[in-house]
Amino acid sequence: MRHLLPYKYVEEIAKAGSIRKAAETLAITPSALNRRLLTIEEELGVQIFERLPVGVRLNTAGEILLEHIRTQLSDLERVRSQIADLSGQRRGSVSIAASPELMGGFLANEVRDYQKEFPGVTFKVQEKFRGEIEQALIEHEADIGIVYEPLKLADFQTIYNLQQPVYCIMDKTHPLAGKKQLRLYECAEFPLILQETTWGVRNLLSQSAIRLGLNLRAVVQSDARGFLINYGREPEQLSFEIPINLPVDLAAKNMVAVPLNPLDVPEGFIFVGHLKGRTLPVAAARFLEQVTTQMANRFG
Amino acid sequence: MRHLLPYKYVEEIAKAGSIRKAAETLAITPSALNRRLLTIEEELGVQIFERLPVGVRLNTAGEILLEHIRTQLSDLERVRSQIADLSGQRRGSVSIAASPELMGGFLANEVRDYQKEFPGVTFKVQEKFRGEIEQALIEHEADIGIVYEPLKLADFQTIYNLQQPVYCIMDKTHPLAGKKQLRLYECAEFPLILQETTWGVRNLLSQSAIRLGLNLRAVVQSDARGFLINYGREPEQLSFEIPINLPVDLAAKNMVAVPLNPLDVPEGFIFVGHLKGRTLPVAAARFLEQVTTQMANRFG
DNA sequence: GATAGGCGTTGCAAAAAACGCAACACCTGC
DNA sequence: GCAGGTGTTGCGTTTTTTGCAACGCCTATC
Repeated sequence: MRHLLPYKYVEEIAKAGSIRKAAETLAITPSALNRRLLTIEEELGVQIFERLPVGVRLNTAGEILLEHIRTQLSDLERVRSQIADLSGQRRGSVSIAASPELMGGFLANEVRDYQKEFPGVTFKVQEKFRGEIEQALIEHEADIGIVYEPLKLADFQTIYNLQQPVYCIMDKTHPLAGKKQLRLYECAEFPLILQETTWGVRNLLSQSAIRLGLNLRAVVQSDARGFLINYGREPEQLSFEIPINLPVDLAAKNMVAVPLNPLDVPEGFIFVGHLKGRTLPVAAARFLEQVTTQMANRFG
Repeated sequence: MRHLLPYKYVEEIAKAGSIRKAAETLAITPSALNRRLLTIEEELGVQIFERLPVGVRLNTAGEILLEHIRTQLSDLERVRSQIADLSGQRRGSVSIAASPELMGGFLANEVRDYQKEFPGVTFKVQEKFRGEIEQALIEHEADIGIVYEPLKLADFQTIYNLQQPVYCIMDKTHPLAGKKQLRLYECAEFPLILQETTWGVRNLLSQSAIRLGLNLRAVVQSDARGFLINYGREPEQLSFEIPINLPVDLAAKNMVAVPLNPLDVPEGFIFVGHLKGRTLPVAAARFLEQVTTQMANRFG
């Protein structure tokens, strides 16, 4: 929509922190961009950016306006989506920010299933950590957020939540493999493969270890999913995951998953939702429905 | 804001039902207006108006867009209001749609008090009947709605409600003037001054009369407040009002107000609120606060 | 302490967009 | 059938926006 190009300009200037840099990415002259900004400020009667020697920075008034701009831009997307849905053709783009725990196949599966039915819908999946997901929603960078063990949910509208206990993954020849449930101290005696503390699972484990006075020996610590998957692990090593992130071919790899005793490690929650106060575009809303029903059917 | 002039154009075309008529009120040529409309439809990829031989009419897509447009326009007003409030100067315009029962001085009083403190705020007060008020909110014609005995409240966000029994107004020499409470059949024996049935009070009275098998004799029936006030009534005649609409100088006019028995005529409710899902501009929100606290203090 | 390089801003001419005018094709009601 | 209403389009003109260049200001660096 051409007529709210000024809004995109403001957004870009705010992001770039400089009119000249923003002008470059917007492919127009700094002078033209500057004049548009001056026009907006004049129409508004207030300065939106404070001018610094090294660039510009958003004002308090500017921050209010920017929030308005972001909601307006994504609200227009919602309208376009609703209108497109009238003629039976579902179009649009669904942007998702999700914890790494969701990337183990579950989310990819859902996206594939959805696109099979509605090829006109494009997806953007961003892997973010617990603290960053809500921020992505606030900045309208993402429509849908899926968080395992969120830090806070002030601006988060929860649509569905799912309890996900921590499982211990091991070779099926492992001495602990026969148990129905594991205590954390049993695991602590073996070499462990752990994620960084930014992960929800690792966070739960660390907190429990501190509480129980245990020392977890990490022989490998990494965030890289590919690395952890392809790392040819020794048979005595243990790793930890939540059910939704378990590979489907666990048994084929001669591995087993044993739940940890919830008294040792509390069961974490996955929260699914969007920014409070938003009405999602049709495509995003329908995808959200699909995800929650799938979660309920498979884990609920 | 110049950049969302196209929105105002669409709104006006929808209201006028014709491009040429809209062009006239917008003070531009029909050709220019038509081209802007065509541009919007092209950018949207869908027709917004269906073309009729006698003009244009909103499409389903157009109705979705129009709702979006109205929200955007008033949301921008909210932003401007918030920004203005940053610098301590409260500006803006508060638009109120209220039942006639509120026009007896209460609302005027509140507006006057508010404007004494914030002269920069302008007011627009529309007298509307019960069924029309919610519609005015939906069309963003009004920010605040105050209804006595509403018909429905589907899109209405109630902020405060106030119970208001029906009082019978009479000369202090009237035979009923000494009573503490009146039955409806007592009143029915005298000539009555009644409002039209569009009024909440009249509606309550009529329903009760039907239920009780009474016949209310209206010697004067009118909506015009001025007429009812200035009508030199005969001493035996009765009229009906709710407390908030009683003149302050009732006693000076040698009149008294006696409540009706709530078993005969149920106590009506005044609902104060705004459109569901809206965030009001600062000026409107503060005025709403003032009104509700005043109601609570004086009648609560 | 001069100087190079970044920044926002402005004057001016060129390019682009919007506009008004007139005319066209279409339909309704008299 | 014809007058009066509608939306639409071609074209010349007007208004707006843009790009280019230059200016004044500040910071960082040598």
